Amino acid sequence: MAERSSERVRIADVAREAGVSKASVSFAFNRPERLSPETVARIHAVAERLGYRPHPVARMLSAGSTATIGILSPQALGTVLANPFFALFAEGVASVAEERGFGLLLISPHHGSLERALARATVDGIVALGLDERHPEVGAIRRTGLPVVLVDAPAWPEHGAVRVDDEGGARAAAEHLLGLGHRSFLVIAVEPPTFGDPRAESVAGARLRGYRSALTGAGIDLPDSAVRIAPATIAGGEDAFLRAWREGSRPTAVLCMSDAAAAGVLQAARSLHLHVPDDLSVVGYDDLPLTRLTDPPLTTVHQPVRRKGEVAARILLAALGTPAGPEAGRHEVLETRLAVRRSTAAAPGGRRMEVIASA
Amino acid sequence: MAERSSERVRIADVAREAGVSKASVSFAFNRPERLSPETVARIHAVAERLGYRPHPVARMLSAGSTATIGILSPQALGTVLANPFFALFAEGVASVAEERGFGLLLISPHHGSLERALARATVDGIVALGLDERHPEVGAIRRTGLPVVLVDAPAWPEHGAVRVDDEGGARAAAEHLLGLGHRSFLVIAVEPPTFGDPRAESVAGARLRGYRSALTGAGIDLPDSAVRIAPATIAGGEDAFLRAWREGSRPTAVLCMSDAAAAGVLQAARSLHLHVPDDLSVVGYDDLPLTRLTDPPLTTVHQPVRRKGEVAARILLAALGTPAGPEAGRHEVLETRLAVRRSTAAAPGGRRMEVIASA
DNA sequence: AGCGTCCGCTGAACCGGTTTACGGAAGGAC
DNA sequence: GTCCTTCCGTAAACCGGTTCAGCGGACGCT
Repeated sequence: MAERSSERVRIADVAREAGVSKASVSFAFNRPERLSPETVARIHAVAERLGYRPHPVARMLSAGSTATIGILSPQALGTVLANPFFALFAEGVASVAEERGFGLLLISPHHGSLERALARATVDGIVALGLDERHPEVGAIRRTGLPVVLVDAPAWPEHGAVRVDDEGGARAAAEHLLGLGHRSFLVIAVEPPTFGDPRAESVAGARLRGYRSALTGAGIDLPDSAVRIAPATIAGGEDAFLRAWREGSRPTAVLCMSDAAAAGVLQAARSLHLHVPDDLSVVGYDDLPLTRLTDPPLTTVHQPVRRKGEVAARILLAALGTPAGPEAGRHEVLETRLAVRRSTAAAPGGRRMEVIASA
Repeated sequence: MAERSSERVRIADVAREAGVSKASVSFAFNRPERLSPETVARIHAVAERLGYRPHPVARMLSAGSTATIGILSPQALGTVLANPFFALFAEGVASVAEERGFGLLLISPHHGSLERALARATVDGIVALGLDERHPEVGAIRRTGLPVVLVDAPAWPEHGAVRVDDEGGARAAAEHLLGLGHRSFLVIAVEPPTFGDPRAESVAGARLRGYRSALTGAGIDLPDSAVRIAPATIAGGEDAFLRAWREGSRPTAVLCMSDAAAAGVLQAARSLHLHVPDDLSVVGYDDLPLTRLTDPPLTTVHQPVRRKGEVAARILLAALGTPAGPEAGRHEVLETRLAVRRSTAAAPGGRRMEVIASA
């Protein structure tokens, strides 16, 4: 880099060439009213001729701020970007950051370590998505002293947080199916549902609690065997449903904690010659754009993903402006609601359909 | 920020507390072999107790590099992230950056100006996606002196570039439809097709050239009125097709330059009670994951989007390592191929279907 | 003429690290 | 006992900007 930096035109070069001090060059760009118009013009002319561009890192250092916020993901970017949920969320964060003149850095584990990644992250604050409280490096993150807004994760008292009413949304989904006469359910969960701890704050835990509370209210028990954990991908949902089916599970309704998994269930159902929604009802979660592409369009629990990103960014930026301001530690819970489309219908009547199982 | 920086533990604080010089503290972290083990241990202990974390910006400044690369998008992130194509591409870039220990900054116009955005971007190099040669700020970008890899855009001789065989892919799509007996086509193009200039290097221009060369080879003329420009979104494709239909266009096959638009055409067709593929064949472009969700699954031109991102990142990182290395200015063209699924079929026979037009 | 103000500009400190050049002490060779 | 290394550690320069305090000259006022 010695080479590149020797090529680079520095402020001192401009100053020398224009016959002024470094300070004047700086003022010419940042506070031209402090200089005479002629001097400003001359400095600008020289700078232009030399192709001078202030070094952004040096500027950051003396400014004491980076004008950049980070989106922190505990998973590798190489995988998380594939998730349409993440892209949509990032879209929300980005739109607010952009509007307020902030840059956006994507932060993911550096050789497996979030701490290392944080050590090199030049940001003023962080939006952390889905950071599990038991993540081994939360301590390191808190110690950075950077303002953080937690999204879809257990809140830290001193920091902002945004989540949605996961439990309510899940309950609404289950109640919708109960209302259609379903009595036999399969749940396709996402990662850590923390069965043991009913107070768990993880997204999966809250959703499961929502499903259960509705079902229990209707006198239906949801055994652990009816809860399958699968990655939130099409393939994940497909595999999980096929496996459950193969093991003899014959639900009339499937509650999925992600739209991607629900889309996978749709495909699995097709391969089993099950007709959705006549033979099988399927509900997703998140309401991503892909729910309108599936056949049939997916009934799902809507959550304002993009807005979640916007709100998180807004809280973070507020905290940056006034670290002790009223917004700084705000905890916001956004609403969820059921979006009924065409993947759900009345439970198949008493008569059981003849079905060709694939295996 | 004065407040935050006064809280922050600096290297000088650690040095004072440990009774050593700043240099020793620095060595303790970066080159511990230069100090005695006891001193290193003592410094580490003090640093730990005080919660010292080296300031990443200061480190960057003296290191002369940022260990970060940027993805530059001429459009606002708030819109571009919504595009699954972008997310997939970014995934490729990110995976390579991650593996090589580089951070990822998203760069988009700052209050409308790419130049301003670049001025604040702390990156060592840039992957520029879809940067039109006529963009008013290309000059500014070149002048930054940063290494750039151009993707899906006219190449600059001194910089790396990656693109795909857009023309060949388009030709294959058109030939596939010709082979199925289609004679009447509609093209849904994306942004600037640069009709005028057949040598235009824009993606849309190349794809259009591909379509035309196949059709001309079969003696079919594609009038400009059969080329509709629409945003690469579901709604964009839907609207464009509906409008064309309303204006009397009755193609048997639609060539779309994006999968999203193709998915929109599928929906439009459904609303017009056209059956795909029996009444209408539809071909997309890009082969995004969503092509497997549509009903029917979409025949499309595959391009290795993720790999495109990987290759771009690799060329860029190579250029960073050795600015004049053999990789630095590499221009790579990746392959495309047709992925035939179920949205294309033989053209409806001589007998024209009875169709209920919606308007 | 003497004094106070304001204007335009500058020197130097500062942001927070890294790195180079060097000095003192300890150890080994002769 | 002297000289040469080696080992530890430090002072100071450096990265490239921003900004504060202050200085000299021009101008206006009395």
